[in-house]
Amino acid sequence: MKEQFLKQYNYLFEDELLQEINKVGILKTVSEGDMLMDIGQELMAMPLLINGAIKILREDENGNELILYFIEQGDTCAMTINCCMGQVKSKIRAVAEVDTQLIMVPIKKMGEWMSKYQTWQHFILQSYHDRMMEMFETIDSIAFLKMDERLIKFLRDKAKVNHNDIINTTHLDIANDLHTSRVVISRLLKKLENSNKIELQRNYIKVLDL
DNA sequence: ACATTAAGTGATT
DNA sequence: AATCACTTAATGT
Repeated sequence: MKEQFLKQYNYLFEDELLQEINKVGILKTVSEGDMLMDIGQELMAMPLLINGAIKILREDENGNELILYFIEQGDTCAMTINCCMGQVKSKIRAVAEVDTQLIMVPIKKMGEWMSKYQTWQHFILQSYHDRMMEMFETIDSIAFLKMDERLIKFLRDKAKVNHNDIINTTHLDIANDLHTSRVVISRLLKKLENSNKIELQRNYIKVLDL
């Protein structure tokens, strides 16, 4: 059941570490739309993605969401890395973007492995760095208030994590993810359609050229 | 046929 | 870019 995992992380970790993960890790399968982690919830384990994709969101006081980034196979959540340095409660919400398989590793192993395996340490630092870079990207796009560019980036990312140029979603859903209104999204999408970048139908967006 | 939900549009701030 | 008000179109019962 964990063959896929072993195959995928084979080149990243040494055998000894792989075996430890295999021993303490729990295989978890989630389906599209499932919430893996909510804001304020305590982090008990750290996820290692085998396949699929997870959407990482932030929420404001009114319950409006804002997407931070997606994580894919080979990625892990930066939030869990934080928690080992004191923070215990999650500041983010994680929702499965597609059906996803992951390995849950108890967080207490984190620190132990950090000093024991240099491949692990490298992996953690690398992921932390990657996630931070992605956050900078989204911060940039928000700060400079270019909704059209944010939307394009969102569609690109979404098509990528779904491994499909056809995105089945509504304008309203997108608006919620990007923390804006549906009307704005509809208009921008219309513009993109007119310049032949996408194709629009009900509950359907086909990415042609982004 | 009717109700519901998704999407398009003009006008205003 | 956000909001309102309204229309049109697609879909479910």
